Amino acid sequence: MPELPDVEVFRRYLDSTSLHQHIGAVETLDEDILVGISSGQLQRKLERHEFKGTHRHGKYLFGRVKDSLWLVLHFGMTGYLQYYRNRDSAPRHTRLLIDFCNGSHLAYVCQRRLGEVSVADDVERFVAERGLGPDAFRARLGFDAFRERVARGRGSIKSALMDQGKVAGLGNIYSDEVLFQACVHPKAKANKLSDDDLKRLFEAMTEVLETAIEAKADPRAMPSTYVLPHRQKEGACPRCGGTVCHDKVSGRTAYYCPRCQGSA
DNA sequence: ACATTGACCTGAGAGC
DNA sequence: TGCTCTCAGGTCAATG
Repeated sequence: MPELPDVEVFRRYLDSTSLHQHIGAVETLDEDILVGISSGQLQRKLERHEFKGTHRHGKYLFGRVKDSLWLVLHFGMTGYLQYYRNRDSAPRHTRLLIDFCNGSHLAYVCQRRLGEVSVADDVERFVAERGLGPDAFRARLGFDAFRERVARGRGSIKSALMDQGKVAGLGNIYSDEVLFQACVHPKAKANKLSDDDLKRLFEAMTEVLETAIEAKADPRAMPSTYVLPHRQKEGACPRCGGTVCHDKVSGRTAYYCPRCQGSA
């Protein structure tokens, strides 16, 4: 689930539910989810503090606890946040549980345990250490930088778009949507694309991310012109009515319309 | 140096 | 019903 739009929705959710609430207790229910910190250390760093602000870079969510202390959340393939009142309603697969002094709770849920919880003292440094490229949705990323990063390399454009080191935030689903909106074949070689192709990709990326965030990353709320909701075998292309097909591209299943998106 | 593959997890759904 | 197999919106290490 969690690509950039999903994580942005989580960030806003954290903002609207948990900001400035006194943290009473922190419980790690699965030690394996922690990276570079023990449950005891995490507990000491968070308890008696509060979230003062949030930040997102690519698929990472940051909660600021102090000026030089951030809680870092990554959601893997199945992670999400759940805020609730009744302690008994902790979701299944809750890996980290934060109890606020006002009686409510914030659960970090991650069924497949591919996510990660850690801390960082500086967001910029964390981003650099992880080798993440610029965030795909920040306007700071201009077209020239986008082209410079994405158009080099002999691999497919789809894998370039999903490469977090080039541009951070796109995953399997949204790279497909960007390619569909820009009418570019997922298997097209990144370094063979025309400037025109790249321009359409860049514009589609911004447009798709903005639209997806507005739709709260819910496929049912996305425009009918998107392939995302039609992501099923033999679905109909919302543009030409043809059949949406699927194929493996660098290990992931890509959905695309062969008629609209030409050939590799 | 760079691109692709397999491994890491768990559970849902398909097929038998 | 119950078993097995495949696959899932991510990432890293190992391989080519």
